[in-house]
Amino acid sequence: MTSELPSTSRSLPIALIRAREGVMSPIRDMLSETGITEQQWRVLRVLSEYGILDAKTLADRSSLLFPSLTRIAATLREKGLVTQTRDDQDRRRQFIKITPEGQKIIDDRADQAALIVEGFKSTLGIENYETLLDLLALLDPGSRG
Amino acid sequence: MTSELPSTSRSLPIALIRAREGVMSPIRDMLSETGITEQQWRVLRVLSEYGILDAKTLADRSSLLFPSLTRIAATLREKGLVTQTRDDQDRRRQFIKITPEGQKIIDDRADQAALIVEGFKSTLGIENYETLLDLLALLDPGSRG
DNA sequence: GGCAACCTCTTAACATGTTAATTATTGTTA
DNA sequence: TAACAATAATTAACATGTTAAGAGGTTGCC
Repeated sequence: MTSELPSTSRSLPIALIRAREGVMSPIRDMLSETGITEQQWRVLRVLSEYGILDAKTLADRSSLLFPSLTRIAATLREKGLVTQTRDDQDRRRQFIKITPEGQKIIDDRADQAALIVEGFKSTLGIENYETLLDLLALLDPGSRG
Repeated sequence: MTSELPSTSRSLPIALIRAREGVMSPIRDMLSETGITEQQWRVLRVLSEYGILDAKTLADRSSLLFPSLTRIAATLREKGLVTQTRDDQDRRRQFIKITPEGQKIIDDRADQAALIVEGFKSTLGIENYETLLDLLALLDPGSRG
């Protein structure tokens, strides 16, 4: 028996890529003037929410691989948006903390970012929006069982 | 009025990234032995479905930006998996076609790839699966309006 | 104490994502 | 037809994704 692959127009990976592109496009537009990338924005968002975090937890909550976080943290530190400190109890580990300058980048755009989110909620309808988040969570191995 | 950003745990962009990671992980595992990447696989999938395509249409249907497609097409050509020919009517344009070797890579793994897809369908339930594809399409500017 | 196993983080190497500039070709129009 | 705009594709430059290897630091166990 030979299985048929689904048409690429109904391919889940491609649908996820296109949806992500649709969602990120206005966010990238918003960030273009700041000189920070969407990944850097994500790291700042997470730090803004949790305060100080160790690198491992930060990578996990930002959905970034460790090598990416290493580079991004270095970039953000050079821009003065985060600080990095060693853990004295376990000198392998590192803590990363957002600076007031970093927090300001988030605060200055919170309204605008919230508007973008509202736009997608109204595009889908609030009920569909929540359904979508629930279904996406089912595909995430980190939150599935 | 200061708007609150949603918790990153209910952030649509992050949810899309994590879902994509969950979906692509088994596909990447499948491809690891072939030496081709998931993007190269995607290009071959599209070519396998549509036959020969001009580069612009191929980029669009593969959800790749043109610079990425340029590099990927060169890689696939060097591997003997596609051929590239100029359009004689409009010498700016280019056609890209899958070779028998490229088609074989798709054919040899169609069953396995279909199994992976079935796995996600059963994880979500067939109804949820279709709902998810519909909702994702709503976020895609290319298929919206 | 010392060594093996493990953990955290960095670095390396290559592929892709993203934006902007550039080249080659075609279309338009004065 | 010369000048200019538009299009297709490439190239450049930088950031991230991904996998593997490497450099410190820690733990456990003999």
